[in-house]
Amino acid sequence: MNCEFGHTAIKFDRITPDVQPPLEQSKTSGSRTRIPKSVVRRLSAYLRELQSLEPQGTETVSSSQLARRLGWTDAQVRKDFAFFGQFGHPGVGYRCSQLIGEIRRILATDQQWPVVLVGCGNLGQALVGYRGFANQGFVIIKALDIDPEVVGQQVGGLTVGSFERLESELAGSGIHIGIVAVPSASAQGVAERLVAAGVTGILNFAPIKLNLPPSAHVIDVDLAMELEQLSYAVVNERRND
Amino acid sequence: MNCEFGHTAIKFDRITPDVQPPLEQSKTSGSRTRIPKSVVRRLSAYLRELQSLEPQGTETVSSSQLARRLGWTDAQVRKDFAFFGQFGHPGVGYRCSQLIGEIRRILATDQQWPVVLVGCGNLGQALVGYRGFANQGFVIIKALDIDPEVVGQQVGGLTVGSFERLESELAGSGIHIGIVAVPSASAQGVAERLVAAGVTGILNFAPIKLNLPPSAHVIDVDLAMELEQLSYAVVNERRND
DNA sequence: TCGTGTGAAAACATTCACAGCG
DNA sequence: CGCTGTGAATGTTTTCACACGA
Repeated sequence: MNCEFGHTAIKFDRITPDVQPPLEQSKTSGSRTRIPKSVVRRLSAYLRELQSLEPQGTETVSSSQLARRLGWTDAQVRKDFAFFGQFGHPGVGYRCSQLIGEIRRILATDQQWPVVLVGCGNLGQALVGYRGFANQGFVIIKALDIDPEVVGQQVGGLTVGSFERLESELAGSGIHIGIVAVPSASAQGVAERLVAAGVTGILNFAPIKLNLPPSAHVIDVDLAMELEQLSYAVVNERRND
Repeated sequence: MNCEFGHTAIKFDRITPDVQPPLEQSKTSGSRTRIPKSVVRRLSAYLRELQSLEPQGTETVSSSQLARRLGWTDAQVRKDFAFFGQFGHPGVGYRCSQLIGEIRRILATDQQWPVVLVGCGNLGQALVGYRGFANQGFVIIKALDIDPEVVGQQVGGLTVGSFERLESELAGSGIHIGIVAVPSASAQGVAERLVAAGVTGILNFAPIKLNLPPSAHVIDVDLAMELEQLSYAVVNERRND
């Protein structure tokens, strides 16, 4: 069946010669794979769990072990991985280091991603210093702000640049990911300008819905929304999962 | 067949079949009905959008307007609200202020939530100063840390307390929500102790899976995971939604 | 007319259960 | 054996399409 599986993980690779095109729904341009978003989301969780397992000397892990640790089912774990190929070993399980490699390749974190941060307030400064990013291959190499008071200051080893000079700051940097940590009122404008400057992925901390062309990918982190989910859960004593 | 929903009592005011709806909950207390998690998640987004609409003088909004602004479908918007009752007005739409009130009641943000923050590093300090929390009814009233160097310092108007005295710090505070902003290695222990001290909702910024009794509700904010989702999206030029 | 509320249909996601392999 | 990979079954969420109300 799912004939696109084997090679799909490297679908962005221009070479892939003999992959048979999807049967009925070839859209020619984007969206040739139909990997459920929920699967990709879980992939990150698997990776995190595997990375915490490996230093402990664990060499292989079964779908049921992984499932138990994450609170999911073993079948789910196997199905998730099966979307991308067959990297399990019957009777053994999955080899941690191999699986980590596969997932990182799929998520494209087997490479370094230079990142631009816009907004060096409290949150922005915390993000520059956040170790968790570099561990997964994301390196903030530019920190920008609009406030002349802030521009030029040192933040976590970076000199804050001027957002007004965004285009020249980004020139030749190969930056495609940006973090928006500015007040809501400025977020839409900042995001538009980032996209115009070649950024195609935006991590948005401003609590507004950004309106951008479909070519731009946005992930929102709205902390108040998360707390709302919590207060709902707490009041409606509902099992979480 | 969704005739077991708690609010059905309201809907059946007319043509009640000879079978009594098997119901217990009224709309004013927490509804015991199975509300999909995805619906609750969207509720927060509706609220945010409505709150940005109202100051502009918008009095009513239709499901299709709301849907367009959020990138969803009108049917979805109506279905989502229908889970909780009928607060739309045919031919008119939804009255913003009323809808805001309903959603806040459902999410339980029509009340103030005192919150304890554990971990006053870069991120923790940024969170104390974050205006977005208070706007939605969440007020960090205790900031704790384990580091004696930090305990006693002022952070955003709060004096950092000692995590070691967690229980006495929380005594009588009515705090049921906690934010964990400590290093991964300490997160599990901190979370357990919070739960033991009566916290039932935890916003966890540490990139590990917390293992807690089912009575505890955890929401993870893993920023590296979010960036991974972004790199995946950027590489597999996939429309976001 | 416009716009809600809602069954029914379609799409999507998860779990089951088992063949097959190291 | 133990464990993967995967059709088939089941469960859940979204979309469609239309009756009905203001």
